[in-house]
Amino acid sequence: MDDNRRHLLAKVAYLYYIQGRTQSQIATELNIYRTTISRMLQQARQQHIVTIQIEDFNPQLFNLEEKLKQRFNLKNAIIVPSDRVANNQQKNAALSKAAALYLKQIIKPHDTVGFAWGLVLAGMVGQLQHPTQTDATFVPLVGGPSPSNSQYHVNGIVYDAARQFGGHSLFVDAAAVQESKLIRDGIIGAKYFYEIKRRWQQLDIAFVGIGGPLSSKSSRWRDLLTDQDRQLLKEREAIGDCCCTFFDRHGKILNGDLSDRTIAIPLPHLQRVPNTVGVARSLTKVPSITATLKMGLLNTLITDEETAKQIMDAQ
Amino acid sequence: MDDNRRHLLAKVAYLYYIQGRTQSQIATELNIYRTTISRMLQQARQQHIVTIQIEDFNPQLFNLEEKLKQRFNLKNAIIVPSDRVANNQQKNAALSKAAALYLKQIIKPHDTVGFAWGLVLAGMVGQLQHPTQTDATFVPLVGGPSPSNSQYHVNGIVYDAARQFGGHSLFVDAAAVQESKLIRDGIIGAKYFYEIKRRWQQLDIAFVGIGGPLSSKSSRWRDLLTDQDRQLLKEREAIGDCCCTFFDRHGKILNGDLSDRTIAIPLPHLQRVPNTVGVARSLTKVPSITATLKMGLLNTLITDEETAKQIMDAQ
DNA sequence: TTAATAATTGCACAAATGTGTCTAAAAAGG
DNA sequence: CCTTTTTAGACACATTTGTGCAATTATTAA
Repeated sequence: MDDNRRHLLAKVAYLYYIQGRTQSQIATELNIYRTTISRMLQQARQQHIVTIQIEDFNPQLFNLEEKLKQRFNLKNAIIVPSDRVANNQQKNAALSKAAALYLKQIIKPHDTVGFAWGLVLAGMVGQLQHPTQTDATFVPLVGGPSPSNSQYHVNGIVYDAARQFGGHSLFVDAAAVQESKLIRDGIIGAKYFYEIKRRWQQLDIAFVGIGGPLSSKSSRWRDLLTDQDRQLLKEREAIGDCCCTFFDRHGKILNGDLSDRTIAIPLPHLQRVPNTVGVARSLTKVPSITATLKMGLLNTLITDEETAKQIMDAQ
Repeated sequence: MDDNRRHLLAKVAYLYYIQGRTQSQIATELNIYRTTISRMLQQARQQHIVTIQIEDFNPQLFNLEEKLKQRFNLKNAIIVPSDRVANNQQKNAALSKAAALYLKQIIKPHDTVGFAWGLVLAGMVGQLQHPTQTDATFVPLVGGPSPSNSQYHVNGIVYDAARQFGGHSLFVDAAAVQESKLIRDGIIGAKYFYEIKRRWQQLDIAFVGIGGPLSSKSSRWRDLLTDQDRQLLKEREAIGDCCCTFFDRHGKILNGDLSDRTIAIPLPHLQRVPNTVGVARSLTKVPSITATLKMGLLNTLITDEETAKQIMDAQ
């Protein structure tokens, strides 16, 4: 590569990229054939005589998204950059905002949108300045919390979402975990529950959180579990839950007495939903998020950088 | 400009410029209309989210070339970067090389190429590794030096050029300045000079140097001038010469006894040559180069950065 | 909230760019 | 110096990109 050639390539690149002339113009001016100019530009890029930089964009984050998508066969992955100095609350808020933005992006006028429990899901409400006005239906995917936790009711989430997006919402008037299979079956067999179940069959979008290990204290609904439940889950090596349904690290759903007493959309159901969006972050949740992904329940994951890195590194 | 929008633009720019995907692909992937992608890229460039840098290229030099071209109605201008630590010899060598490269670039198989005096012109010879093989004719545009300076004869330049480019050359067997108009007329009226004059009429390319003030010592041919010549030129405020013809700072050609005794192509002749290339540098020559440009004799100038800057600043 | 203002979509068409192939010319190497 | 290997020219054609415009949809401000 001659020095004059480098200079010529640089000049052509300058005229094209900086001055914005067309290749034809440059060709005429320099008495070089147009197609040659085209090839010269290729070469100039190859040899890094032309350098294109993009601000406000982290290619590593993008690559991480791509890898996640590929590894777990996802339709989409959204990774929020991790701010090293932020506390957990701020990190969760950032995730909530990203989730809200994504919902706004994908929602269509007459969609049916399901929500499960989740601190981050609850945080989504109120994050949007000008939500798209729709006529969508918002439906809980699980039962509610214990009476002492009523302000965090999943019904509250769908109600607020409906208000924001101009649609309407359905309620579940029962706690997520009942005392016996008999009662549970009674509730979900009752007439008023038909509409919920019907909606579960025709979800367009489902937003679900992912719960971490049992030892974690942050759950809003697990006070419904009995000591015996906890004991059993521990024995069967539960590492987390999604829609109030527990599974182990291999992604095996832990059916049994507890699941028989639980009011929630059956997890395999989620696979048929066009947009199943999991929203979760934090290092303690890495195993449960990974297991969920392995189960193939989700086709979109919204998480943060540090969590995503751990998920990929754990492979 | 929203933060999310910036990020979106950055992502689109990344996919397009770095990953090399087409706008259609990006549109499909992000569910955005293709033309919107096109407009997003425009915006990303405008807002400097995308930055394109070009190495080995000095935009200032380029702008200087453009300004020179525009100011003096030139077809071309070539400016060699000035190396602050180079001495005059090195600077002249760099200019010679650029001139040689340019000749190689524009010469065509059967061209007639004229050369005048000039240290830089003389330096052109031997600068090319693989000169284009032509069948061109090389012809002197002026007479030779005094006998004491015979190794710098203009005939030597054309002879060497012809050897390099595979063509042939014509000679002038007379000094540039004769003792009287009578002798001069005799020489240029002689039969053997017909061919030269004929060639002067059909030049395709002319390379000419530009001489600086009389006080300057670097000239190779001015020892032919008499004391009286010098006195007269001083009175008439000569600031330089081109092809052994002097002019003042306004570009007025100083006709008279001296010019009547000079064997050289008449300067106005140069205007009809398709490529008239002036090659000169140094700060002392700025006034004479400027005057030459104002006369409109040249359509191409090859000089260096420091000289070019002075020429433009002097305006 | 509504009205005004701005931005995006969707489309048709024009312009610009890229690529394969062949020929001609130029560098490189012996 | 001649031969081999690279590079550029020239062209046809396919692909990609840009632009004006009308209709729609967001966003802002009152």
